[in-house]
Amino acid sequence: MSVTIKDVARRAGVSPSTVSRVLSNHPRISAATARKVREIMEEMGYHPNLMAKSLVSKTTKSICVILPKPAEELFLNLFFMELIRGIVAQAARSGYDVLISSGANESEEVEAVARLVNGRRVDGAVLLYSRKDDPVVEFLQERKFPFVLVGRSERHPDILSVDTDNVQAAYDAARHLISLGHERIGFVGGPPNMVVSIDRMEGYRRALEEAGLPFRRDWVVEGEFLQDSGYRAMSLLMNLPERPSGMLVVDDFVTFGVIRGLNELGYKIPGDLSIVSFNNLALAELSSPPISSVDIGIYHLGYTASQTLIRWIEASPEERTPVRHIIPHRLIVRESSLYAPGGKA
Amino acid sequence: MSVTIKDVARRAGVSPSTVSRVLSNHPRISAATARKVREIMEEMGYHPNLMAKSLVSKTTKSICVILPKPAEELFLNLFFMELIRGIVAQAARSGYDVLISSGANESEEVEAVARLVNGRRVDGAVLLYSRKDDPVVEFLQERKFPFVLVGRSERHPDILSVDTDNVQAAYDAARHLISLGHERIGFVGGPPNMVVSIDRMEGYRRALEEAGLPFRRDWVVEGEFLQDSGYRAMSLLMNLPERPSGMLVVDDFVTFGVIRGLNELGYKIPGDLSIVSFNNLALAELSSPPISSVDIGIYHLGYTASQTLIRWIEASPEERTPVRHIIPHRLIVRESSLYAPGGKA
DNA sequence: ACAAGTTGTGCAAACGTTTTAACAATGACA
DNA sequence: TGTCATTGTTAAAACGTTTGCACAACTTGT
Repeated sequence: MSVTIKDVARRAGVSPSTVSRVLSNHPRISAATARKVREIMEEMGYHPNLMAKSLVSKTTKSICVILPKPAEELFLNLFFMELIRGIVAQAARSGYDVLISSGANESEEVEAVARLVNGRRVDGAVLLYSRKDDPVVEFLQERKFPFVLVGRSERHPDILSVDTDNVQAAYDAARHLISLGHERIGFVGGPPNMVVSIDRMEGYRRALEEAGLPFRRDWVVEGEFLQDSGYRAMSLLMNLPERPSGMLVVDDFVTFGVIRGLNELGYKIPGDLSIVSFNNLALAELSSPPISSVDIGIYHLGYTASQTLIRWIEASPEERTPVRHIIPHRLIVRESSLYAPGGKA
Repeated sequence: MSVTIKDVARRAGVSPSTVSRVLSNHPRISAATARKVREIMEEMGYHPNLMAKSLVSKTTKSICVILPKPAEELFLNLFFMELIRGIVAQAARSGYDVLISSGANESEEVEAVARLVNGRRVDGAVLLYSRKDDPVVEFLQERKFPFVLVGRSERHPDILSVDTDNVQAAYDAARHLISLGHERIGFVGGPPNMVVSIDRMEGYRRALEEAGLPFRRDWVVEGEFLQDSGYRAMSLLMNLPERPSGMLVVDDFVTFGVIRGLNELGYKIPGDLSIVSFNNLALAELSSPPISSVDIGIYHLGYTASQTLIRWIEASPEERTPVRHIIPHRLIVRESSLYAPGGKA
């Protein structure tokens, strides 16, 4: 049907091998032949069949990204999309295509990635935010299949990964509240099986400890990455006899819930409660009041993940050495944490 | 390296063709052979090489989705992600993989899709929200390459597409405001070269006309899909000598800007101004006040797009008939449009 | 017991590339 | 003038499948 390398060869009066060599800029092709062949390719509208190429080269020039289960946690969409954009942009620069895969649950996720890996359809995989023991990680690890983790694996520290220093990020955020004069600081976390939740909680703890402030279990609420989580957390916290004056909240979406809860209860932000959040999604800026949030460079995270993975894929086995990239974060201070406790400026 | 159909054949004492037939459930394979071959496949960990398969079948079992230029319009991320989820979910059900592609600008977009199409790397494409003349549409149309448009093409009405009836949606939204008693209704639109903007404006116009209300050019502001757009629109509108009491806003993100603007100017919603928005992104619910918004079933849109495309791909040429699917929309009324003009309940 | 179908399997070509090894032609060197 | 290296090209095998055709071995029906 469509024009192949043989057609071009015939028309140019050379062998298919020669055409192939022209395509790959082989050094031992005469300038004259090269020019002629290229002309004919143009004229005939030739485009190499990537499948055939893949078959012989055993390489697909594509990577996949595994989307964690969607379901309720729609909120992460903003995060993922930004990440994917980074990944796609970098991959395109390196001449790679990106496949998106997902599953309705963990075992479907493994199935989906297994299909791609076993079918040799991709050369590598990007895994997004992993839980503590991720079956996909296990699977790929065992197969020795190239992959990079956006996030961190507790169990496998010696893995290709790109991450935020969440401990430090939370530490910085807490320090910010402390430096404003807050002494009663609470924390609204995410799912306790996610590394990101654990790390942010740890940074929070350290900052308190270092400042000699109390780490109170009743000021720490774990939940999900949902706004409802934030809402419920507030109902709980604000009913305590002794309440925090500052809060760290694990994600901007959750913060939305927190703010809604506080509004309903009649509290003012930042007057009655100062809030610092994480991720700096578009929402943080849009909120009223705008939310102080730690920007973790999501696009950059994706971009670097893709780059790291592709470098690994293209490196010879002996050059391959597991590396962990930390993408710098930056606290963006907005209205939600402008005042000292009690509403003083 | 990895185990092929030949290895399995040898071990099972049959020919490769037989193994291949077992794989495809050919009717003329004896139950005994089939069982045996399957056993061996399992035992040896055989998985078919999809590239080789593609090469001979001239089919890749994958589709691509073309992401419009990213840049500033990050806000659309929520929209796209939801759409992609729908597409990926359906594609997976049909055994298809999904490639994401994008370009920094229009010509790069064409290049990106050309690479995939020319390289026979995908069997079809999903195009997201198109401008009035989309070069990618032209390209695919000319190549007779299967694709489905999420949205509508003015120039090519006879195209496979999945869409919202945006005229009707805007009409419904306007009717809602009218039924609340509003007689001065304004409109904040999107980029004037996007079909969606045009259609929503048209629905707005029709509802006004039908109700005998004035369509005033100075109450219509066109802009971009950015919150700043909404913010600026408000500065303009609220400085007019005669101001609208109700607004239709083309997207929830823009509405965020509108609300921020109104807040700063000291207006109350819905007391001073009632607002109805479109798309019902997660934000609409999170906003304070929560925004009335027309839910257009984005996931469903993606799901149907994928389904439509794949059906087309798998149909024989004579069965192929361009179809235009309209996904139903639904106005979700929230606080932002609870009152009649002047704040009466 | 024979023709005609049916059932199960194998051979070999095809899909569109890349790549190794071989070879012819040319030029350089002594 | 013969050897040797260099340069440009090709033939053919390989990558891992699918599939049309042929064929043998059974079933049927008569």
